[in-house]
Amino acid sequence: MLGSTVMATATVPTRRRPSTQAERRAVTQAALLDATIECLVAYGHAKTTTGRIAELAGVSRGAQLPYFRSRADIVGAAVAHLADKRISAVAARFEGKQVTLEECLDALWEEHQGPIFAAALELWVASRTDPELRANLLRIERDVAVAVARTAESALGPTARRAGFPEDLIFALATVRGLALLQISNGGSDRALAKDWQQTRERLLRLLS
Amino acid sequence: MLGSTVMATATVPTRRRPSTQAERRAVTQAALLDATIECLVAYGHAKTTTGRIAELAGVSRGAQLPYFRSRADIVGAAVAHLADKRISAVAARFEGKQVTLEECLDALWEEHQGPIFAAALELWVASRTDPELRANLLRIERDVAVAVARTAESALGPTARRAGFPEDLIFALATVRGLALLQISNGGSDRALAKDWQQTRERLLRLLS
DNA sequence: AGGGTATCATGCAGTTCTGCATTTAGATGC
DNA sequence: GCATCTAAATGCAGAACTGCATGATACCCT
Repeated sequence: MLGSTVMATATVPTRRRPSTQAERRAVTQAALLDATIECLVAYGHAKTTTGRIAELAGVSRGAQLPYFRSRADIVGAAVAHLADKRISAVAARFEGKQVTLEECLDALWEEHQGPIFAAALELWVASRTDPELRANLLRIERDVAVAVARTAESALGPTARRAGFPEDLIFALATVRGLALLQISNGGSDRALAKDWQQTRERLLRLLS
Repeated sequence: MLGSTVMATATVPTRRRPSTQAERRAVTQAALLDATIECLVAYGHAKTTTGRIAELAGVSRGAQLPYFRSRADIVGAAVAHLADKRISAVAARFEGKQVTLEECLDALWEEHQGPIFAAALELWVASRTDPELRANLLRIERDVAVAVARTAESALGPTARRAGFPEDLIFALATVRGLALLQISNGGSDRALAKDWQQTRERLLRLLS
């Protein structure tokens, strides 16, 4: 995903200073991708327009042309960018350390409260009626699923090696996402939502442990 | 719910003459609302445009003006129309009869496989970034939730009177919706999906009974 | 330092959608 | 049967988005 060196020939890249042209590229590109995700969260996929992305990224409309030649292009790149964020977010939570099942569930829930889930939800739903986006997504979701499973396994240790754990993970993931979705459709106060999660977590624990 | 008496015959010009003017109104209006939901399912909320709705309904662009003066108007009306469909679909499944918990879960799952869930999902996600639609939805989702709870209570009988059943219902609903969402984001074959549901149902039964 | 090139900014057709005004067809009541 | 009102179809201006052309600026290499 890093900018491939677009230099004319295979000259040895004599890295002189870190603030080079390549870095300019990387900064602009990253700003555009971040702005795309921000836009998905704030306005939804439908109103994630190229102009709005450029505005949020702080660059001009035409600056994205060299990087992404169409709207589908930048959204497609944002899918991968978001997947990176999701995997990193999960990995950063339990960095090599062992956690209890309870902590793991709470972490899963918290991850589904923030903007990352909102952006992913926008992409999932949009992909339902957008074959090109859907093909992109399916490939990347698989990677995310693998990374999540691997992280859970490493964080939970022996608990994750129990028979039927992969299916339990799918189950818990579905429940958490469904509850996050219910939160959107049913609204409700933060207090009511916390209570819902409290009781859902209790049931998940009862089932999984 | 008297819709779909005379479906749009856009290709064949042998349109039956409705006898009275009131019937003309009702037919046109119902066709527009059904077309809106159809459009949500087929193209998504973003591409649910007034022109496409009219085309699917088999009426002209200007015909919807007397009924719905804006796009937000017709989508808002479709929210209520869809809620009617959802409540009717649930009620029609167990019409006064008693069912087992297993049958109830299967019915819940099947309801989340069809177009009604897809349309509702489009509206939920769109409402996340559309305050006006959101206000509409929150009011109506409450009615749907009440109707679903009431139907479950009447169909399950004493099982539904157990302490903690309302929370269990929320839990099961969240899991089913989450799995339906996973189906969209993860793709997968019908066989894999059926297996996922098989195992999810097993866990839900273990928990709820 | 200077030519050459990559990066960025501005502006312009083409398309689509929306909302409405205007015109045509159909139904109601005498 | 005919005038009158309602419903439906057509056409039009405004706005927004997309993709790209062209011009300006910053950077790299010799």
